[in-house]
Amino acid sequence: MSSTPADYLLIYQRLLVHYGPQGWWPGETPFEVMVGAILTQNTAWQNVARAIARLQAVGCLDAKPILACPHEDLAELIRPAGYFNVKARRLQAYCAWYQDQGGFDALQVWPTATLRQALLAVHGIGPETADDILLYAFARPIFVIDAYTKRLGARLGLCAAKVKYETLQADIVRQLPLDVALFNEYHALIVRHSKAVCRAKPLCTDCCLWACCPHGCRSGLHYGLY
DNA sequence: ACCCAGGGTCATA
DNA sequence: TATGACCATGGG
Repeated sequence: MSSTPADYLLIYQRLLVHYGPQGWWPGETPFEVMVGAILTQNTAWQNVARAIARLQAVGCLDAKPILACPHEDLAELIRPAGYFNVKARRLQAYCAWYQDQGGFDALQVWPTATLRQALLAVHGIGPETADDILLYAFARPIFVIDAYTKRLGARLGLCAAKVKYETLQADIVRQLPLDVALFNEYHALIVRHSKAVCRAKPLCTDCCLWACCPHGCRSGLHYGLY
């Protein structure tokens, strides 16, 4: 379960060549990115897009109206995103914190480590959601780990299947230049690759990561697993 | 009918 | 520290 110093950079290069730039995050403003990061928790993006459109349609895509909105009404608005009661509460908790701190312009000048700690202290914001916000809304060089990233690393034999979030994050970042644009693209590419390949069950040698697999994909053990 | 989605909280051992 | 229940819609 170890990687040579350039494995994750090589994987990035091959994904980028194969799929091209993904242009993440889908969202017009930093605040919309933050809302999307919360709504997409364990949820398909298409459903999140519906929920965001509904918020937009009633002028509720901002901290103040979200806080002013009764829980029942907010839950109904974001219903397509699933877990609507849970997420309505999380959205309001986030907006309360966001507004208390003075909004984007005030938070923008916080050191990254301080900002991450503060985000994690908000109800409903865990490591992945915090890092989504840091990378895609605040443009900080923070690498986002998700279930796809863990599965990819584990199946390539680069990390343990149950590796801790911060452990894998540190291992990957150590192999990459500290570049916001690269981190942005890499996470999006991993999501794209995982969707494209996982259900298709291609032969291992059809996968664009074949040459990166330290096992060489000879045994069939990794058949269709990328 | 079943599985899974760009997770996190809370209670329990 | 580490499991497990729970949250809920929509697409394949």
